[in-house]
Amino acid sequence: MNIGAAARRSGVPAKTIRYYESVGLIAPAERSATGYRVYGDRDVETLRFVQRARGLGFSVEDVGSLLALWQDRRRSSAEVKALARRRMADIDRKIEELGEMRATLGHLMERCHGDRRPDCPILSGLAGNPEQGR
Amino acid sequence: MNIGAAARRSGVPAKTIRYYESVGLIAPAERSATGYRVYGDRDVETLRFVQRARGLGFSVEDVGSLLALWQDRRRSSAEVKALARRRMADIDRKIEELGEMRATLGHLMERCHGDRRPDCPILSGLAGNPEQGR
DNA sequence: TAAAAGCTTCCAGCGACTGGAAGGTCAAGC
DNA sequence: GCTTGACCTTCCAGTCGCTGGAAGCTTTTA
Repeated sequence: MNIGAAARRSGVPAKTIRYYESVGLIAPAERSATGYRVYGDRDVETLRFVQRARGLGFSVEDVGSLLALWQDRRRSSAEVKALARRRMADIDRKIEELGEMRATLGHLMERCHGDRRPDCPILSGLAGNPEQGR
Repeated sequence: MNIGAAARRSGVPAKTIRYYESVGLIAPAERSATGYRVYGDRDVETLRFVQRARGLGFSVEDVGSLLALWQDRRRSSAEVKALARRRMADIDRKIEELGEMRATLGHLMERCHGDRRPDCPILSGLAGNPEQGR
């Protein structure tokens, strides 16, 4: 199958497949006599694996590690779990950051009329006047 | 004051101040006879405003709009609030995405022993075998 | 046979910086 | 007066993960 078919079956765009190959995340595909990349079912599975791992927010580099572990029969699950734990910590940190932004923005928005008047606690707050608009 | 002092007082790195100038977020600073950028207290306030808005996750482009609104006496608070609402929606969407990742990753991790055995539901899950490891 | 679809490589751009090189300027100490 | 070191300047390149587009093959379809 050509790259387009592999893209359709895996959900990874053809451009992205080429990109993954170029950065060494996946092995270079075999080529037809005329230079077209040729893929098999296993390649599609690999691409799906990559897609799911990326969907969980693992970096391309970490997906590389996960792929290597996946293909290694002698791996220990501890290594995989360690990677997952780090990713989980990242997620939690980001959720917390966003939560703080949400809270701050929410406080500012609450006091803003949102009408034609120029008075605006959001801008005052950004300008560093925390009590303005009460 | 030179760029270094402005950076210290505003919390925005000198490199970043130059970058903000280069992309038109802030007005070009005046220059000394020898070409050094010169800043006043008002510039520092502007930089702090930018810093706070960026801290809430507004894009540089949106910070530009907020700055313009801040400096416009005739602005309506409605415009500001609309920008804030969009940002809030972004935040909520991201929190939700991260929450879903968290849940999925959590399910996979729960079943993973994390020891020397190669058996690993995290990898099976990424490979698309949802019931593996139960 | 010709057009359309699909493939190839290569280069550029996104956002928001950040690092580094090469070189000019300024203040302090000797 | 000179040196040293901190500070400033510009410009280019790199980060991350793609994505768009140009120019030019190949394959399929009508």
